[in-house]
Amino acid sequence: MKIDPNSTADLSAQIATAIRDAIVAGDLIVDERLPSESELAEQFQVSRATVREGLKRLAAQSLIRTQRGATGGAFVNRLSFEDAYSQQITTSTLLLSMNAVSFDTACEARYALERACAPLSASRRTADQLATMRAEIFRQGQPGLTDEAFCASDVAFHRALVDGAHNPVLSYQLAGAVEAMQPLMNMITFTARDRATILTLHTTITDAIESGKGDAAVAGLSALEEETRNLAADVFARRAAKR
Amino acid sequence: MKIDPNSTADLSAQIATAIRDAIVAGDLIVDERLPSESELAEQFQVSRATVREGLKRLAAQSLIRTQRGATGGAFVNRLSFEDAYSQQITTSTLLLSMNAVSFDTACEARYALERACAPLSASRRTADQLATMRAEIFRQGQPGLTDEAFCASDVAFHRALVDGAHNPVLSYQLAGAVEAMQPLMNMITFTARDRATILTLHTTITDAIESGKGDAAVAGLSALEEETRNLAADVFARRAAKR
DNA sequence: AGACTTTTAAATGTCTGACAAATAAAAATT
DNA sequence: AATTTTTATTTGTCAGACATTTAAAAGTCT
Repeated sequence: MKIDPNSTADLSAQIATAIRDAIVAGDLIVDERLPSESELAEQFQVSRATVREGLKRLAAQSLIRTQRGATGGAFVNRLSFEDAYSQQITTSTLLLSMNAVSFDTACEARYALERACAPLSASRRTADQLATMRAEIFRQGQPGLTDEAFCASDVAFHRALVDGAHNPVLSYQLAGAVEAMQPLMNMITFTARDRATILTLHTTITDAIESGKGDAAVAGLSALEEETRNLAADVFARRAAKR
Repeated sequence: MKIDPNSTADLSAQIATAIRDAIVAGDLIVDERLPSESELAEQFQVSRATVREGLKRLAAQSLIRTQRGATGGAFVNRLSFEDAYSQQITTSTLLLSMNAVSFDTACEARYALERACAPLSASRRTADQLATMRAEIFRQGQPGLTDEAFCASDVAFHRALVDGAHNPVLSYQLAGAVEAMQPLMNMITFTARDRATILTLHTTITDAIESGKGDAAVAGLSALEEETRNLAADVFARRAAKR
């Protein structure tokens, strides 16, 4: 592991890259302790402050964790699915909000991904996940529910659907797509009639999942996508007309 | 934006969180300049070194960029799809390698996601993307190709397929899944016969995409998934038998 | 006046040395 | 033997300094 003092890049960035590469290459294994900051400083021939900045970069990506005290130090972190989820959600959320991704594009991606899960969910979902879906449908039917709460319940419903596939990689990939859409969804106001339509479709989908009919679930999701896009188009058209 | 000096969390982590929240909430917009490090140090009542550690955390996530000089400083970065791609790829790669995700699980996720793209690709792919797919198929048929090169070409083929959907959000989500599988794929040795089978399926899929038949492309992908899983099962079984 | 050069000021990048706080092991005490 | 105290190690934080980069301001020459 070496760095180039004449490079244009910051020393702290180079240190972070060097250590990250070592982790990715498997030269540093999970729970292995890195040399102490002072030792690293000597190895890289930089000050401790610079080493620390490099280590903080890695900590931000959950690649290492640090512990104080006599036997403390920086340890290679086992990247958990939870850590990866939350990182993906912030990234996806910012990506959508900063790059003016259209509602249609995001919506299309989300439902395409969900359709990918549906057949797996239909054959593997547990009773628990099914119960969650039914519970969220019930909640969505409650009068007086705010639009935010309705959206949150919608996310929970879809999350259960996705988790039903019992494939952690799929769940992880989809968490970003579904959650990142929430800010966009929150821009929509749902009339009682809209909600009723969505509820019917949610029920159709859940019934399909329950009876193991993947195709029907896919069809239900397609119908829901069309409904959602029409709804959004209406909202945006009305908003544009107001100006 | 405030921090709690009595919290258990590091001050630098709190500062990073506070600024990140401000960005996500839209209080800080793209290309806006943050206060200088000295000013932030005064605002948060911490030393400049601590502020810097916090800023490096954000830089590691491409949320800010820094510039030296008179008009320099830290600026809110527009998170590009490229940045998001590469972050997702490292995260996904580490997630798979560190959590002993089985080949089957990763494979299932990958093909489920690709099938989600296929119908969109069939209706939207450009001539260019189709040409890339054909070119990669041709390369895969060349004799003397190493297994690594074969896998790399396979990734390029699937990448073109995914990009054909012309949905940047989908491409972004899938980049991680497909690329993260490469190390796993590289463990497999392909016989000439295996390659021929894969080539045939790639051709079937490409033909389907070219003629706009999404269903056929999906079927081809399913067949390819089965083939890949059988192949991997063989390899792993043989390896286990050797011991 | 305009083009060029020099100076200056502001900002990040890096270094040094110090102290605080946490933590586990070693030493001392009961 | 159990408990308490000390000690050593390591990260977290701070303060101040200097180096480097950069753009704007000031100065100089034609």
